[in-house]
Amino acid sequence: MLKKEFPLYKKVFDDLKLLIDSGKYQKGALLPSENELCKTYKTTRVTIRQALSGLMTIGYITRHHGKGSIVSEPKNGLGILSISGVTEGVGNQTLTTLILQKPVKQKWPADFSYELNEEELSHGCIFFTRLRHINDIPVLYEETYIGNINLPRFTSKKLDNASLFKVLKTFYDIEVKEGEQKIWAIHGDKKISSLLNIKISHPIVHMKRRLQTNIKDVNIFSSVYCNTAEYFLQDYF
Amino acid sequence: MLKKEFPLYKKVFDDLKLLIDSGKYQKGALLPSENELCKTYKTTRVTIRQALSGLMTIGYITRHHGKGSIVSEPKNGLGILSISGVTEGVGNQTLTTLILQKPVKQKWPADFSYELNEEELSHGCIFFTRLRHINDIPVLYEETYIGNINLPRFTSKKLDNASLFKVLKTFYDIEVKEGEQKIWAIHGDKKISSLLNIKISHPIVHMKRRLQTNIKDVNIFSSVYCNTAEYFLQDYF
DNA sequence: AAAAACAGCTTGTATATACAAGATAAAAAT
DNA sequence: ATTTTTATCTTGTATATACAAGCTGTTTTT
Repeated sequence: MLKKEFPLYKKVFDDLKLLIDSGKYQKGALLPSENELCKTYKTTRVTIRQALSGLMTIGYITRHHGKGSIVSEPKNGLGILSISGVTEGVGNQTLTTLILQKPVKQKWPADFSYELNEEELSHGCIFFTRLRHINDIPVLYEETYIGNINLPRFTSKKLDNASLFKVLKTFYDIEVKEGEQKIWAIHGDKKISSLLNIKISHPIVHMKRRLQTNIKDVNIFSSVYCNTAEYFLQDYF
Repeated sequence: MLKKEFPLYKKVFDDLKLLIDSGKYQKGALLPSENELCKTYKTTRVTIRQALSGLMTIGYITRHHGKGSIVSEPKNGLGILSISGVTEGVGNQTLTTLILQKPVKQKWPADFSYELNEEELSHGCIFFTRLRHINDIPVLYEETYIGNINLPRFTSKKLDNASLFKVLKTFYDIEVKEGEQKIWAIHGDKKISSLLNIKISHPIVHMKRRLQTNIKDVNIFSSVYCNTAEYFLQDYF
């Protein structure tokens, strides 16, 4: 069995996820049983179950003792509360991204919300802001800070239509492993309200997120402002 | 090995969770290694890892290849976005609950947000509302609907200071297995603003949640309004 | 003294196997 | 015809084992 290449359970996970995303398995459908999947992938139930657990965690399936794994209904809100990132979370909607502030190297803000370790502090950060539209309506304004560690030439990467997560995975083999977010309802200030094209009295969701990656000391911090008038945020657990 | 009584991996999970909750293992501490836990519980790594996975999912620990499991920092926000319920999520804060509408049997609202199956529709629902205070500040107003299936005498149960989840577990052996929530920022209406003791222009977080349980056809639906001026919502994934 | 190799810990992935227990439909008993 | 039993699917829990691979400190080499 190949180990270093790619874990088998991740392949099973990816395969099944694709089959669900593509509509091959639709809402309510029963996935092949664990034993069938074992045969297909020439592996054992422990490995298959590891894949199915993952699908359950991201809300793609539910599992029923004695019955099987059933495909959940597809998401229709913005799944940005989960780990997968906005690009994954919007589903069938059209997501366009406008870079307002191109990635620049700079010092961390003096009043930064999160505690930073020495490694992060000494290397400074990469900062950029993006305005994301769903079906041409500005919905999300995002300020992102990443510790400038092991990210050569990041400032020259294009972020407009690719997900940040995809860029990190493709060029640096960095994957988000876990995260934390805080949520408030606020009134946008002048700047944010104008970006999101709403009145200043309009309530918006403000989120601060810290995402940890598989690389030591590489964290992604973002401050997100979301207009929930047209689209709501959605979360599965 | 006892099977029906209580799964061993759950016991390990509960034990470790308690040790972390009680402060025996503090933030940054290294849990015993998988092999040490194997010896302690006279079991194998698969079982131990199942427990540790659970702790990771609820944000209690992080795991590091080659190093071990490290206790995460304790939550200080309101962990109500997670599956643990408000009573579990508030941590060291003082949570008090005021029942505004005692549980009553009634028909489902005509304009109910979620689709109901025939079983749910035919049995009607149990409805109640609660106002939850943290350190004596009203923070959460909650309207809850539960399908009136397999819940004898529920309307006579006291919900004021026990978590709804605890009542369901204790008296009916019902456990929440998964859920979905939608989030908006809104302005409270007259009623909600006055309940939360805020101005009507004050932005609040509105959440609609559907929680599925281990019992077929028993779902919990709730609409939650949260004043995030003093306390924010928090989520780990 | 600095660098490289090693040993011994850790978690990650995987195989093989077993029995418990829920779901379901066919077969047998009433 | 209805109920009960049984067989056979399914997932849930668990044991035992193995090697890969990350981390850390010690030993050896340079």
